[in-house]
Amino acid sequence: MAHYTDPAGVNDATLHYLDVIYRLTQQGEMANTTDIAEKLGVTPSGASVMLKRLAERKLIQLVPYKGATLTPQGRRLALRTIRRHRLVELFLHRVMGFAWHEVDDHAHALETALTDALEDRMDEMLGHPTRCPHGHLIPRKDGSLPEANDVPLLSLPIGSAGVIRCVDTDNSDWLKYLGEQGLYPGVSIVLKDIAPYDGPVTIQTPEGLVAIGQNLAKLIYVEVS
Amino acid sequence: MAHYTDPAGVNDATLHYLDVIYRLTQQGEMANTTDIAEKLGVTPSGASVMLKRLAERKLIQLVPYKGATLTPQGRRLALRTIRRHRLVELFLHRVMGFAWHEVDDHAHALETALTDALEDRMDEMLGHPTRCPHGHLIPRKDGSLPEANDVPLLSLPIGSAGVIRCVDTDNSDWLKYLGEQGLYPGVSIVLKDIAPYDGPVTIQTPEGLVAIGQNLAKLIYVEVS
DNA sequence: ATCTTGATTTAAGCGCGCTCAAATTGTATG
DNA sequence: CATACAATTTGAGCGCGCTTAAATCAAGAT
Repeated sequence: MAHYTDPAGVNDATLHYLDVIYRLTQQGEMANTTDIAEKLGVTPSGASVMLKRLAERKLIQLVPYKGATLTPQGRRLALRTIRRHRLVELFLHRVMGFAWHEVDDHAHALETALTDALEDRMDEMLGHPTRCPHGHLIPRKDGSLPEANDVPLLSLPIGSAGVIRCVDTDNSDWLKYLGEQGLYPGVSIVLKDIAPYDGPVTIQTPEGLVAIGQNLAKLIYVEVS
Repeated sequence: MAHYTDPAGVNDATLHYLDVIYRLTQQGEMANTTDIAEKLGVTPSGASVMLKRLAERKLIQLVPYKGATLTPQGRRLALRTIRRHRLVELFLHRVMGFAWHEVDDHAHALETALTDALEDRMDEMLGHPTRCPHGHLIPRKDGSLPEANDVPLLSLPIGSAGVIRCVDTDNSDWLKYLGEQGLYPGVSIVLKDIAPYDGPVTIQTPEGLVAIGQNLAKLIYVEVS
């Protein structure tokens, strides 16, 4: 696509780098070269060169041998890409009937090809949604994020009741499995038990009791009711 | 099988070249370098180099200083791109509410980003359509084209009645204007008059009489009733 | 304070698609 | 037939994003 939608030197590769750096810096730390490279399926040396270019374009702030963070400009582009990705995911799910574990791949292919008008039209059709099918927040056009009171399920005391708001993974298999267990955003649950020594987590859903591993339970975020 | 049709080297640029060459060779002639370059917004020298590469990849047959035609492989890819383009156009029009003169640009941005599953889902949602909003035929998955009895409006004798089947242009302004005059696929019309010396063409539509220039009338294809 | 180790950057090079400028080819014309 | 002209191709070079291999740096262990 590159030179067709590329008036300002902002092409697919650039957007994917910014997207990855945004996600890696969510926890407050800098994104290091190796992690970026791995997420993009590229060698660290390749990523290193690209990062230098992104820094020259003032899209990231790069501290050699330390890591990278986004500049305001870079963050704006990253948020636009993430907004589009999540809007497309929701569109694929609600309008086109794809399962929630299928949408990530297709959305990835489309996110950088969207025009402004397409983004806006999807947003309207979906009623200006705030979350993607997995519950991730959809950034607004101005780059701000909707309010959320999401808490990690495993941080709650046994017996807590709440509603699942987010399942934080892009692993298709895990999503499919959790969906089949009735664990997805919007579902009311009660945390029944967390077995010691990394044992199973037992959850009450409208359809009955479910036990899953802690690695999966860790992905679930709820709003306490 | 998948080995011979390996899409590894098939990127956006390649698909756009094949698409253009397909359209330029519709009239039976070879596509010459300058025309291809112009349609793609590229210099003839750039196109010449690219054509040589396409020939090496066996996607086109190139006769130096003469022109290019598609090989069966190249035609297959071109038809897939065209199918996707037209499916997307119809999807944008029918599902997302875009006007028929708006869809070409957005479809161009999306056509090479579509996944197979997306193509198939759109096809289903639209009921396996045979034409895009402008009336162009949508190639089937196997590369065959639906039947059509389209005849140039201007080839008909005065007084002929028929149904508009295709308006053959991607010029957004012309499409918008013709749409406003009630001239678009599916509309029943009668050819009332063709004034001499390149004069206006008068057409009876369900909404009344319309007179347009021959340059526009030339774009209209009908099925005689 | 040096050494070792792993992360990171540099160096050299490749394929792609493009540019401009120069050389070449095909063809229409006198 | 020679020639002029337009179309086409070639050549040189560029920016991008990538690779592998080699050099360099940071930081903890000794």
